[in-house]
Amino acid sequence: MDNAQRLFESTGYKSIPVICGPTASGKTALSIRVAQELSGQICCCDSMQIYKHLSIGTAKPTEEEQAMVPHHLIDLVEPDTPFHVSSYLDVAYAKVEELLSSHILPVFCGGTGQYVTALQKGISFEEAPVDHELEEMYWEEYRKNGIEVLFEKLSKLDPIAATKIHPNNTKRVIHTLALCESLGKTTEEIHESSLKDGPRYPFTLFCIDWPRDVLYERANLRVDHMMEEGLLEEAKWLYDQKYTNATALQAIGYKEFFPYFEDRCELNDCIELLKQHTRNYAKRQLTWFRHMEGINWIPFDQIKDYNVKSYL
RNA sequence: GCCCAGAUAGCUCAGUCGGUAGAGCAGGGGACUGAAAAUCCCCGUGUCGUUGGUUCGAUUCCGACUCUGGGCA
Repeated sequence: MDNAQRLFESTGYKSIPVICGPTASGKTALSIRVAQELSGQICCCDSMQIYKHLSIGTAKPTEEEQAMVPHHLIDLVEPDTPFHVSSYLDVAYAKVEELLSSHILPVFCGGTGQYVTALQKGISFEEAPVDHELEEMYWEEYRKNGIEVLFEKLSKLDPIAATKIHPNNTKRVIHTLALCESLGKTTEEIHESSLKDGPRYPFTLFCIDWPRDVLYERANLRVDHMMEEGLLEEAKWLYDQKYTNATALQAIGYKEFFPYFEDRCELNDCIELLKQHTRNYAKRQLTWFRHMEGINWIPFDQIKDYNVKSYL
């Protein structure tokens, strides 16, 4: 990673800032201010903003915001294109390299903890793809016989993983099983080799901190605002695509309206549910960030004048 | 005004054939290396509407009252 290091040193900074925070905490505004101050450009770190057409519901930076500072790593693929951490890392590193070659500092901004951690730790995923047919086969088996047999199988194949994964977590049991089998390694071996190169770049993490009740209130208000901006039409569009397995269908702000489109639910109830899901999500994000190493917490009343630069 | 049904955790409700009670949701905490805005785990004391009565003992049975639905006038 000498080349990357050299490129990075050309910026004159010691690390790349990553603005994290739960949903509705004000990441976008802060990242724009920081990018402007550092003459940097923003790289989004968000598992849903990478999808085209999903803009209002994913709280993508608006056109005006994007006009203030160039934004990258958003609108990358159609909503039915498979995309995950490793895909993200590929495009993210490519973008960082591109920016650094022009002596521009990337300013990361996003709420997907898994992506942030992958960057921070420098996790590298094996080239060999997961055998999806195998995974599908296990799902078949699960539907027929339940999880027990599969969990047993995992216990034999990867005993350590089996102690860490709860049997009820079907998704993870099956995925780990398929992963270990297609790579011919245990998770421990996979983790070890994934960390051997170390972080590609030094990152400094920031997380915006609000009192919980205020954050929830902000989340509620933002949903109302999204409705005014035309979220319903955006959700209808996604609904009308009739995607069956798209990851984008998991996005909060869309699936909640599907029952309404099918006349099975009042619009207001869908909105309330959406608010609920947004709050639940914010809480989950916070547990992730709270347990990350080296986070610099930005108190809510210091967002406007917090000096990110002095930490870089 | 009369009749009926309710009144139990923040919300929706279950339950106790009389020995002071439990689910879902919310809320809190946590996990997390290839779907992560996903997935999963842990955490449940509340004058059981008020007030009399019966009883060793009532949230549970009986009466009255209050409130909320619904029906009849």
